[in-house]
Amino acid sequence: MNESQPLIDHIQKRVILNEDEVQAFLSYFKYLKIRKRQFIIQPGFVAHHKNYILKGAFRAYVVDDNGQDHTIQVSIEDWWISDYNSYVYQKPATMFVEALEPSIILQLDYKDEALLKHQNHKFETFFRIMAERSVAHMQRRIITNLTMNAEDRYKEYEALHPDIVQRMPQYALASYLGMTTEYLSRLRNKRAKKS
Amino acid sequence: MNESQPLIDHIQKRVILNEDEVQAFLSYFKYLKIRKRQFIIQPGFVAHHKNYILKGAFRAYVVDDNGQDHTIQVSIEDWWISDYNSYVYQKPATMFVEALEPSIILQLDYKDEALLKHQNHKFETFFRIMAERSVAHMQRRIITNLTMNAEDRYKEYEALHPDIVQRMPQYALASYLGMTTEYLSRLRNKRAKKS
DNA sequence: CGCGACGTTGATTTGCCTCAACGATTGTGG
DNA sequence: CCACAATCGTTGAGGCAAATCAACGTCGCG
Repeated sequence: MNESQPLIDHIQKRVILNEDEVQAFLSYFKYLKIRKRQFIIQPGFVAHHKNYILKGAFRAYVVDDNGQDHTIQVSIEDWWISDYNSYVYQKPATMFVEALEPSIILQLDYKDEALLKHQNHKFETFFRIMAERSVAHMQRRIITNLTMNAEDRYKEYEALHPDIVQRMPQYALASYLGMTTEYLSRLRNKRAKKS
Repeated sequence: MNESQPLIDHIQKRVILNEDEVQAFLSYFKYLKIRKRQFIIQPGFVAHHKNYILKGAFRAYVVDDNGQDHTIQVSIEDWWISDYNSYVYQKPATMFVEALEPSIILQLDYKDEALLKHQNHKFETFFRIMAERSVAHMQRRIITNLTMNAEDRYKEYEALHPDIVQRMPQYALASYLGMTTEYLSRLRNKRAKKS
């Protein structure tokens, strides 16, 4: 039993690999422990890696001209995180990616990912599937942001990701949902009174 | 010279194909004329196709519970359009995709796309690249929506896509940018006075 | 020409933000 | 292991960006 088993399962759910292929795939990943509050990506530096989370939680956020945070992505175990604009085009990042908890990641370098994709059609397929699903997911988020008010966005997120809500600090959730911490606090409190 | 030449160029910019491969790829596309205001995707029906626009313009939008439109995507020549949540998972669409002008599209069926991807590593690569770039693009849009006010979103869009702004009806642009037509009208007018 | 779709303008309202002050909880060094 | 600071969340008062509602101008098209 390998410590990277969750990643193996993750891949096997999407493409079928034999033992050699699994080993070839894994051989490119770097096992890393990350402390709470540590950054794995920072603005100005190119995001050289795609990060699979074995344990812990991360958030990706930008800081606007007024110094306000805006959380773009939150990820926990069995998800990936990076600044995809930086990663895909290999240009400087605009985002911070920071550990919300002590975490363990498996890191894949951009060049190694390119090698993997080129080396084996199945690996290419795997990354294609990942990207397609990300597109679908982001489209849903855009729809949510355009169509719902603050309260409904909160309710929806809570219904979809109750596990993540509990582990995420409130300021991160608020800025992910596009509202202030004060306003989210009011929403929560308003509901508490009803029951 | 083929009427599908723009699609050939589009592909060759991303992967290098020989003549046979180009023909194999094209053989799956259906050439279609679409009238202005015609729908190519409607809520409740599965989006069976990915659509490459040879000529014309489309917008994809959802209608919320209050009957309001929200434009999710606008595309012109040399772009693709679909309801990706519906297409990727082959489940019923939530969006309308409607021609803004008389248009000509090249339509690829979901199953045929799957065949193409399986048949040739390069085709798989092509679709992977498309999806990756969509992810990056959508991430930028999410950031814009979270960090900018209405006026700045309008300015940014106009700077990035001056050609599209001119061809798009105002209500479509407003709902794409997440504001009302009235407010967009005011923004434009405000600026007109300055000069 | 006349109708329907689109855009404009004004008056009013509101959802959410800002600012400020204050509790609660977490983390840390002595 | 406690004390104190820093971080995080709560609550209230007031303000503003953008929405809503309504009425009217305009353009394209059957």
